Amino acid sequence: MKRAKSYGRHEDIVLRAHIELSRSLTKIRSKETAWLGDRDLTLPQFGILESLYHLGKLSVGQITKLTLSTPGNITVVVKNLESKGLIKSIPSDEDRRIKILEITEEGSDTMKSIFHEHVANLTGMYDAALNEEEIQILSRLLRKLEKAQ
Amino acid sequence: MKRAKSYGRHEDIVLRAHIELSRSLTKIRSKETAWLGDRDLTLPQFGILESLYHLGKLSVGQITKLTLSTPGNITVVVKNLESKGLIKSIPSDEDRRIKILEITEEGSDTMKSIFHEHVANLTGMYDAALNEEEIQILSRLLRKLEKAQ
DNA sequence: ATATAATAGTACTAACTAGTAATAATGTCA
DNA sequence: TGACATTATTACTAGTTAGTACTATTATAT
Repeated sequence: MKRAKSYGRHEDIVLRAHIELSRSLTKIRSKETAWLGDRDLTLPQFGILESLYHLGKLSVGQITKLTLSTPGNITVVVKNLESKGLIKSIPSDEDRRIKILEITEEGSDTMKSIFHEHVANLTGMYDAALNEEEIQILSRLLRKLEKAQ
Repeated sequence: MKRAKSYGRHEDIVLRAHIELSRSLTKIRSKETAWLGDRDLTLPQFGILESLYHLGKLSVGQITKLTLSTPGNITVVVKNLESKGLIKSIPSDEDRRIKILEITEEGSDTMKSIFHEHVANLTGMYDAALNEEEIQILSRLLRKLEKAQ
């Protein structure tokens, strides 16, 4: 985005980096979203499904932390996943506040059939732009950025 | 996120990078969102307001491209900004399909009073994690990634 | 020890906002 | 003038957030 005004030399560099961060993820996500849409899933739904697929049973609170989301948000997305029969929930015996979520056989089959291709899509997007060393550098810088927040 | 399963050496590296990309932006955005929320703005609203503040009059279609959004989406966010009196719209004389958007004096005053601090916040977040050279490298890698999509 | 109050943890509801797909309106050009 | 392209809106679905309710834990008083 062409900017009419400068907000300082260093600030302009940061703004530029931030715009690139935002735009690159937006573009990748929009491809992912379209691809998942053809398979009747949204990105937030896929995120929760993936957590349960790879990590087993989890509570709403654990999912909230993993996805950097909020509890109310998870409740809604979980409701939509449950109505599709992809996950199920069991109230915890030890603590009646807690609701344990688990992927169903159908959900697991879905993930089995799409996850590999999803990874291939993503890999293709990154490989189209960067070599492996660059991807590693990017990863390391982003990790530092994330951990500082 | 600990992953139980590997999807290939190179694939795991890409997935890791993608998770870092997603998480770093999520964390930064959640701070921005909270800060803007105190000023009665959402992030999408701020994005449109910023475009009009820095670039002058723009059509819905131009904003759509700048923000990598979709027309229907812009219409909704524009409606919310108009009802707050921060922007106004004028139908184009040359082409009656086109709606020209412009920031109001009130909108401009709002941006004048918050944009500098917004830049300072963002700069602070990046500087807490990375030095200027690292930010430049990050920016360059992300730009390549974005342009390849 | 037991009862009660205060605090923390966990998830849900409702109102709002955004995002998407289908549609309408206008313009362009053969 | 009819077919196609462009531009924006409408209507529907989903996600997000703030506020609320419920359960558990800890502290305090009797």
